[in-house]
Amino acid sequence: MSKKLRDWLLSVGLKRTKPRLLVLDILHKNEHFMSADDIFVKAKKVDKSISLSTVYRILESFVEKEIVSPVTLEYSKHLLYELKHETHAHHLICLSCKKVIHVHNCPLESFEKQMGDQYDFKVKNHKLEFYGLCSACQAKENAS
Amino acid sequence: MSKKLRDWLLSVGLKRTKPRLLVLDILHKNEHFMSADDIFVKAKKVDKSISLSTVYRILESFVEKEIVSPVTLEYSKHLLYELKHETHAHHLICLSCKKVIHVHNCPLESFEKQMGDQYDFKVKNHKLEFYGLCSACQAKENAS
DNA sequence: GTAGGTGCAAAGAGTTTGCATACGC
DNA sequence: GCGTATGCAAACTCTTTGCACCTAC
Repeated sequence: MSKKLRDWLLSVGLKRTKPRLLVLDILHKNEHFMSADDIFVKAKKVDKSISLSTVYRILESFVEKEIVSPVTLEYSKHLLYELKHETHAHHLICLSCKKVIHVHNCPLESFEKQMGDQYDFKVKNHKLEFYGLCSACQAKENAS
Repeated sequence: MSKKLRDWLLSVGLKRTKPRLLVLDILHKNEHFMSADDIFVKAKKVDKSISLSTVYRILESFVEKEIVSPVTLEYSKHLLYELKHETHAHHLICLSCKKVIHVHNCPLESFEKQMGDQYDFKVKNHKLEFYGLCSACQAKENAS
C-alpha cells in the first residue's frame, strides 16, 4: 500500500489500525462501488478476525472525514462506497460487470445555469451516471 | 382521482382494489419521491386498516408493471418511488424541502456519444440529478 | 365462483449499539 | 498509560413471506 494512502488516515486524525488500512486498501484496489458487506467479505479473506460492525464503523468515520463517498445507484438497493477523488467526476457504470469508469470532464455547467434561470433553482451540485456496457462486456455479449 | 389514473391499473392487468387506488393517488398527489413507509403513513390516515406489507407488495407490482419507478438518491438511504412519466425526464431536487421538479429536456445526447467513442462504452441510459435549493427555500434561507 | 389481493404475525436481512478487551500513539 | 478502536452478541429497523380470509371481476 502506498505511503500516501497510509498517511491519509493520520492527516485527517484517524489512527492507522489494521482494519482501517485493510478497508482503505480494498477500496483502493477495487474498480467497483462496494457495499459494507462486499468490503467485509474481501476483508475476511485477509484477516479472519475482522468484524462486520467494525467495517460499518470504519465506513462511517471515513465518510465523516471525507475519505470516502457514499453512493446510491439504480441497480442496487444498498448504499455503496467509493474512495473520494480529488476532482469532480462522473461515472460510466457497466450494467453487466458493474465496473466503474471515472470521467473527469463535465458537460453540465451551461445546462446547470440554464436550469437555475428557468426554474429559479439554485444548483449546489449534481450527479450524473451513464449505464451501459463496457468494452469487455460488449465483446462477451457479441461472442455468446 | 382521474379516470385516466384509475384505468391505468386495469390496462396493465391489475385489479382496482382500494389499497392500490390509494397508493396511486398518494404518489400522484405528492411532489416528492416517497419511501414505502412514507406512503404507508399517508395511506394510514385515509384507511386505518391498510398494512405495510400490502404497500410493499403494491409497490413491487407497480414497478413490475412499470407504473412506478424506483429511485435512489444521494440524501436518502432508502429506495424511493415515483409515478412513471411518459417522457424521459431529469430532476431538480431541493436539498431543503425535498421537492422534485421535473425537467423535460436533456443536454446529454452529444456527450453520451462522445463518452461512448472515447471509452468504447455503449451507453444504454443515464441518470441526472441536480441538487440545490428551490425558489421557496431560497427565500426562506434569505429571510432567516 | 374463482383467482388474486389483503391483513396479520412471524421470519429474514441489513445495520446499529453496549460492553469488555486490545492496540496505536 | 490513555483514549480510542475492535470483536462479539444482542438489539433494532426495514423488508419479505406464510397463511387464512376477503373482494374485484
